[in-house]
Amino acid sequence: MSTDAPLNPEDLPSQYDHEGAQARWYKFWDERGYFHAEVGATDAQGNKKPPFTIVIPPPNVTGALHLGHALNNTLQDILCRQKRMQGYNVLWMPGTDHAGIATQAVVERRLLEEEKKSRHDLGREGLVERIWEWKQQYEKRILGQLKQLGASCDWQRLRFTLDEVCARAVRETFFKLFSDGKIYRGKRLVNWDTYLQTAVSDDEVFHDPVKGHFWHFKYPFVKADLKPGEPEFVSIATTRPETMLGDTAVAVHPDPAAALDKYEAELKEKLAAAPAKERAPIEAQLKAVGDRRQSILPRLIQLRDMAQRGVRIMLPLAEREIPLIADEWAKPELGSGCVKITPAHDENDYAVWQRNLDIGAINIMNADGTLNDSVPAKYRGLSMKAARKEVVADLANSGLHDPDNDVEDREIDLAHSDRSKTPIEPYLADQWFVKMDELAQSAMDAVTDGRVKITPERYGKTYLDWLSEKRDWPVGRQLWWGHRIPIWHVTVRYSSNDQPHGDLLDDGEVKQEMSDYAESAKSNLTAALRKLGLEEGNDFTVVSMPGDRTTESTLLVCTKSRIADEAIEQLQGDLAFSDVVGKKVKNHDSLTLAYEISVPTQDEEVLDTWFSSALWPHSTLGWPEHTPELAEFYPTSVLITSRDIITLWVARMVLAGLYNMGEVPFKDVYIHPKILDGYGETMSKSKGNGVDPLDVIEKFGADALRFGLAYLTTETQDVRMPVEFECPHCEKLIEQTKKNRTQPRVECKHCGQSFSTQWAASHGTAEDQALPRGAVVSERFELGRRFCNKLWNAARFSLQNLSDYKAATGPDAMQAAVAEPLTLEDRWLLSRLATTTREVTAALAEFRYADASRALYAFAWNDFCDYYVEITKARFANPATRLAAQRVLSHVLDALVRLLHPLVPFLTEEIWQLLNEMAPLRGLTPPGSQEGLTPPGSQQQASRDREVTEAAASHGCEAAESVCIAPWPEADESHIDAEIEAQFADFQEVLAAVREIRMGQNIPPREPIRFAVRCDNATAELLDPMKPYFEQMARATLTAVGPGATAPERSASKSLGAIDVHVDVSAFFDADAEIARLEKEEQQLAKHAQTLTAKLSNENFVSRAPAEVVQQQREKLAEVEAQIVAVTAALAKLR
RNA sequence: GGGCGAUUAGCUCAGUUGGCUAGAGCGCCGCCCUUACAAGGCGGAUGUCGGGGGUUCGAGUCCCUCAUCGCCCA
Repeated sequence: MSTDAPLNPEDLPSQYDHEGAQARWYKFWDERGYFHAEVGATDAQGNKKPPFTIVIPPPNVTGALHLGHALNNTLQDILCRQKRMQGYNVLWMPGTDHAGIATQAVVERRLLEEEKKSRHDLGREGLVERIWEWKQQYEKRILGQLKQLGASCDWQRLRFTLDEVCARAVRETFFKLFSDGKIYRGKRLVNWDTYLQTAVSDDEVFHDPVKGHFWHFKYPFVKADLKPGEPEFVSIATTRPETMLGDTAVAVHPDPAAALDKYEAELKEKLAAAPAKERAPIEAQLKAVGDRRQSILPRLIQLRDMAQRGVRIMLPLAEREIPLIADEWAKPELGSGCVKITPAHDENDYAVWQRNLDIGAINIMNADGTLNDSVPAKYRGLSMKAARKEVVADLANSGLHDPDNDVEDREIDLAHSDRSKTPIEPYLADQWFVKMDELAQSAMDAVTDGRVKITPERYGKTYLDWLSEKRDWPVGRQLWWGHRIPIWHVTVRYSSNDQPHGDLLDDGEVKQEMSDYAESAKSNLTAALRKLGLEEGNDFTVVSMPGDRTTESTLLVCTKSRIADEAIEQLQGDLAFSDVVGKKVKNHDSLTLAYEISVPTQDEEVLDTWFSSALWPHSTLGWPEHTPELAEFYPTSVLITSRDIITLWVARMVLAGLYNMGEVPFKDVYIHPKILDGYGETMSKSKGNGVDPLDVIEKFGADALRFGLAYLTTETQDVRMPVEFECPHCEKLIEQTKKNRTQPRVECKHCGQSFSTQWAASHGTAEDQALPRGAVVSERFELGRRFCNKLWNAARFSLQNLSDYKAATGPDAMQAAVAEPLTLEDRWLLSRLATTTREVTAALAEFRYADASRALYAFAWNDFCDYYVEITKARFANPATRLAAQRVLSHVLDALVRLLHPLVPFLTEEIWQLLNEMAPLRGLTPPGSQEGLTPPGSQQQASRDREVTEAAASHGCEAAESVCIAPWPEADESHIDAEIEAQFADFQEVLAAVREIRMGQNIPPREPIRFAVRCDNATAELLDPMKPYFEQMARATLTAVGPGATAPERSASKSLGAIDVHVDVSAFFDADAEIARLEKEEQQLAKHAQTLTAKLSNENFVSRAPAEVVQQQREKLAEVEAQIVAVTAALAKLR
């Protein structure tokens, strides 16, 4: 920190000021350019840094970031910051996603609400302009949120999926796919949103049960097709009567008897397995099947035979002939056993059509949800709903439906659009598809052979299962916001001079003639484009395909650039192919075909958002240009995302990367958990349980948010986070319930005052709206806040004791180091630090964020604060022990701060800067000194030189100007010492025993006490130097230690097996309390001894378990028995 | 219907290859404003590891099965 006045650590506040730190340090980092990745960056020695790249999953510009984003970006930032410290050239590529339908829908909704306008009022350009405005506003907000979170993105490289760079990649890819024949146009059933007039994908659909009816109708057979004795009608049932106008068949099962047998067998199996109380309904079903054999089966068999004979049905109202077909979709166990088939408006019927292509499909709906010209005139223009009434009434009038008996009430699971909340109509529409066969296979191979590794592993299955279906990818969206499909349509229409087309079309010669014409139209078009300077295969590609009608062909021109688009536009008025118009057909003397060519029109649709997202890892780096960035940073290192888009996004990035780059887009994919509320429900604004990361940051701080998030990132697929309101008056938390989370105002149960919620604006009274807002937060971030504060205070304590600190450099330090060998606690702490460093480094390398956080939490709090800092209080009081303690303290704090930096960047930078003022030079060991930390006589002598040098290089000298760029700590293996840790554990146990007795005897904390420890000589040697710490930490004087130490007259004791602790309690002796304590302990020990004895007396255990384990148990038993002896003796003395 | 996951203290969660008197944080009960931190310290109570079966000397951990909840896909 660059303050003018010298730092006085006594002036530092006792609570960590997260707001101040956030404001200070983000700006500092940004200005210094730490987050910017230059191609070819080198380290201090001039060596090229290895690249490490992450592309951000671009947040939608639809709205602000939520807690899931906070988690996602925190995890990315942790890796980026760590890798940066590890010396990588880190590029974290930021950006946002245009999110086609979601963003357009939001803007359209607002347009309607605020200005009562539809998109058609604005027109395409006008609307798109509005959405850009929205985008600017939200992008700014999102980027601000990311910065508040501390995200270390390379902001100079910010991209947007709809910007020019991405657009270029999109066009290049589309063109490549089109030229490769991987893009085609076909008819498919889509989820049609009649309100927004666009197809929506399956994941934009939700299902809601609604009350509906089940209508039964009779369809008459064509009389001429019937044989005597055959039924005149077939019965069908439907929940959507209006669709009957689009029926193209009625189906009966091809083998109804077998189908019934199978059904019956399944029921019997179910019955056999069912518990008694569930048997009745199954038995009833079984009986019904039996009845059906009598009542319906013969009729179904008869119908099946009729179907095979080709008997036709006269579809009522439409008066069309449709076939009766045999197909397994008809279920003999349900209804009449026959089912109407409407391929253009029902998923299952569509599948039937695919198996029986002859029946055809008739689309009866316009894009706006009204009926089209394919239905009789009287129904045209009606909404589906209005048509339903008419159809039912008309069928009743025709005697084909009995309104009194042929209707059942039924609950229907109806699909709704997530965007408009209106019911979805299944709708047959032309769609652009990407062929997935080879692409999907390539993406599967990349994961199967390990080029892409997915963590946790189980998600690999999700990925492979989905890709293995190889379903073609519908990429067109009927929207205005997005990358427009770069296709121009030219329609060639044929008409004859006098004959109806139908008669002509079967004629081979006419067909040939038309196809020849399409070909010549294609070559003429190509020639015209060439004349304009465009190169076929490079600027454009043309293919011809059958048109929507049999009297049409379509030429599709795919363009690669805007220049090509402009050229085609020029062509508009210039498509004169008069030489072929009005051509005579040879064998039809009286016949002339006329041709008409439309002007090129650009395809109205835009591409699915995921099309541009799929390119993100290479498009953001400048592809298709061969940029230096692409060479340096592709393939990226890791992708971090949530599991709901493994298929939508991850899989598509892999296949697009392989297709365009020939290389996978990333080597690792880490899938993080999903955050749910306390009830296990997804958080969302519409439920009122959504937590805004900014509220958390404001209340707890960005560091606390980050630490809390990392702490809960385990391998599980979701984590629960109970949610509370924070009362704006008293700042206390009020549990959020399913009830109060939907209310506009909530009363605080602590202070009795009311506050408003997110609903006040839309559902509240003016009074509600005037109330201050209660933020939605979660108590789970307390953990992080407390931890940060703890660390802050540990740092404050250290700083307050470092004023006369001298780093271990130069001759004085050398002397001091020699004169002052490191103590037990020093070596213990260094051992723990090395272990923790190793654990944290390994954990982060494997995306075990929770493990890394927990290891650091435990080390910082339990080891560093609870023991080492407490111990140093006593050492600082003694000038002889002060310097070494300062060195170890500053060294460990320095390392700890660096280890924690990726998790809590603001706090650690704050501490780092302060530490730099107090102790700009850090290090335990003078550079080049041989007097290191390795215990004398260690076999690691040989490697010591190297370690010392390394230590000096990494932290034995001047500290980095920012912790951001300080080197990541290396675990010093020579410090790891199990012996030391065990010895220190003895000290901890003795201390705990003293404290326990003190509490058990109700001795006031300030009252000094005396105690003796009976133990072997080796332990005594260790414990003796710890005397000042017993004084400091338990206000207890160690009066005697060793094999001869005896219990004072009136003492309370605790046995630790090989060590007995006797506290002199003469002044406060409470015999009853002591007896109670000992009795309880005796019980516990007895229980423990019992389990151990049982184990050891089991011969199988002794003979079969590993010797090591048996030995371990024996030792334990010996220890427990020694404790029992001691406790029994102590009790005997008291009684 | 298929797949994946969860079920451990009142709450939220850890628990590597089976070796555990089953841990942490919060909450709870005591005592303490011991000058780094009351957002703290010290001590304490709390569990048929969802149920049942199996493998094993030994199961929270592996296998089977049932139950409940959640997510994804159809």
